[in-house]
Amino acid sequence: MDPRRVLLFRSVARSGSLSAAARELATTQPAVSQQLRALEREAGMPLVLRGARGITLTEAGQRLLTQADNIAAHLHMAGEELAGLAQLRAGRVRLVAFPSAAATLVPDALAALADDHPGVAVEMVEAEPPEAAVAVRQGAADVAVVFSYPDDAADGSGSMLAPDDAGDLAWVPLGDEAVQLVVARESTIGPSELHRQTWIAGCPRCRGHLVACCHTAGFEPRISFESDDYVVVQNLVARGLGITALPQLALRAFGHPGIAVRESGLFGRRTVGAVHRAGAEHVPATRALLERLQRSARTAFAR
Amino acid sequence: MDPRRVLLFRSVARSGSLSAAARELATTQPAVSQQLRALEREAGMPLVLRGARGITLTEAGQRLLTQADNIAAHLHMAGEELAGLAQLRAGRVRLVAFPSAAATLVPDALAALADDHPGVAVEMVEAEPPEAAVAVRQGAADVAVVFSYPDDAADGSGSMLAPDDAGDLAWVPLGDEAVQLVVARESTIGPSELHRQTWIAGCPRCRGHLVACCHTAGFEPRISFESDDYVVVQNLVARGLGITALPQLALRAFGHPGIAVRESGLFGRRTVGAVHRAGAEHVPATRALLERLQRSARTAFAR
DNA sequence: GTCTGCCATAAGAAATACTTGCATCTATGG
DNA sequence: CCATAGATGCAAGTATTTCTTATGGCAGAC
Repeated sequence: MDPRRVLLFRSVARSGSLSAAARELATTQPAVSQQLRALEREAGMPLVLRGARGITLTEAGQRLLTQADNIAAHLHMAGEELAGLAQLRAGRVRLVAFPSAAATLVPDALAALADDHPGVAVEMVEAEPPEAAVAVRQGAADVAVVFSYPDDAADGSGSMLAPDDAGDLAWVPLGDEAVQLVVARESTIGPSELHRQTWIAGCPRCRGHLVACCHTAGFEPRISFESDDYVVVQNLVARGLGITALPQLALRAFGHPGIAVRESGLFGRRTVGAVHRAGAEHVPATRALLERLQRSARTAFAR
Repeated sequence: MDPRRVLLFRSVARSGSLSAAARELATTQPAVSQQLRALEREAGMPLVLRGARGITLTEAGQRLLTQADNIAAHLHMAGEELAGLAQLRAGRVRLVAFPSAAATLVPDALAALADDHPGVAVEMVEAEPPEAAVAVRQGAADVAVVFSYPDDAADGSGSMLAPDDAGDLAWVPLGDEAVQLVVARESTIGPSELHRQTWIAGCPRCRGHLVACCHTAGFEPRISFESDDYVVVQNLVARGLGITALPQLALRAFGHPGIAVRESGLFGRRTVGAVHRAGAEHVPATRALLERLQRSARTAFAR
């Protein structure tokens, strides 16, 4: 049974005549006549009795009308819900971000989104990029704010989240930041003495980048501490227990008074971006979040 | 929003991929792809995210799916109800009949209908033809069993319920019956003495027919009693208070032992039929009732 | 009586939907 | 590492459905 014909029948039943329904539907009377007849043929019995002054519903017509009203109501509701989502009067968007982003550019973006669209529910979970990407892939989150070191570019697996090879995920660039050498405030270490230092590593991928850069510089770092919490790391550094490399976002999120940042090209830059499932950029709430993230990133990564 | 596309979307959502939905719907994958895309264009946002191993619903898709399920459920319910009506497992039919028919052929017909189709509710109201026809016209009843005298044929008004001019109502012939002279059992009245008798008239139309027939015979009947109840009339006749003309159905419904029926061509025959609104003969319950009425009439009017 | 409003029918036109064929992409298995 | 299977997208032509136009019949109102 064609639901469009059911709705046409509803117009006929409510308007009281085929002609009136045709006017209501902005079509012609024969069109209504034909479709109604087709519906009656499907039903196997008349739905209306045609009189000279309009129509009367048969019992079948009366019963069909109640269902038709239900269908029309649900269709209308569906339209309203979709319109609400499209206009950002409703909806939900779930974000996963790595800690230092979650502490800096993400709050700005989420606040801006919440201000502009109070009806949209925003959720945020903190996680390191690999888990974050998994969450997005599995549909547990809509957007992940992740970073990528030049090292892990394009290995084909996609799990490393390089901008140009994010697998089935799409990459939205947010900016890039220098990874800088961080030492104790009163330290006098020179560039040539780095290989003799004790190092503090961050998250596994950060540790990998640190080691790779040291290799490039020609030494193997001695890593004695490991924490992905930049506050912990800075406290260790401030107490002279080791040195480390930290990206700018981490330093902007928290700057321990007892540390010093040394300009050093040794650790290069890392790229920060948002990833989402392909196609999700057209979901209004997701798109809105991505835009806010980009906007916040412009100031967060301003040099 | 095209409800057919909503149902197509439902198939996609439930089957998990466009291809699977296409198989389910016995169509091709591009057809599904195109329709889904059109729906998404209308919605203004993606409803599914297309992956290599099938699709995932977006939030919009999830919300639309619940409404689509509702719509499908109501559509299915509508189909079930209509099928029930078509197969006479459900439904209702309302009959109006004049008294002597209501006492003879109608009970047979209603009982047969109830036996064959227990799910169909039958209702019956007794009324004289003019009211009965009004009830059918107004939709208060589906079928009326009425009679028609040759007198009131084709006056164009349609209100007189002649077989060939029932106005907007359709006439189904059930039979015809002689209108016979009824006198007291021991009466010895001869054909030439009729004009000197006291007459008992029935319903208004019957009275009209009686008077017209007497005029044809060349006299004006002296009518002293009037009742549309054939039991009352027969009792009056039996007690010698007057004579009357009664149709066969009335005599078959009740035969007072104190009366005698005289063969007399004076009052001719009257036609009995069922009337219904045009088109209603295709309503299953109505059609079934009409058929049972015709069947019962065949025996009721057998000479 | 004529007029008006309503519905049915038929045939051609228009819009819509579908099919076919090919290209691409991603997991999966050898 | 390559081949395969299964998924989607795209494009063009074909079919089908649907709508429009034109006409006629019928019943009720004036």
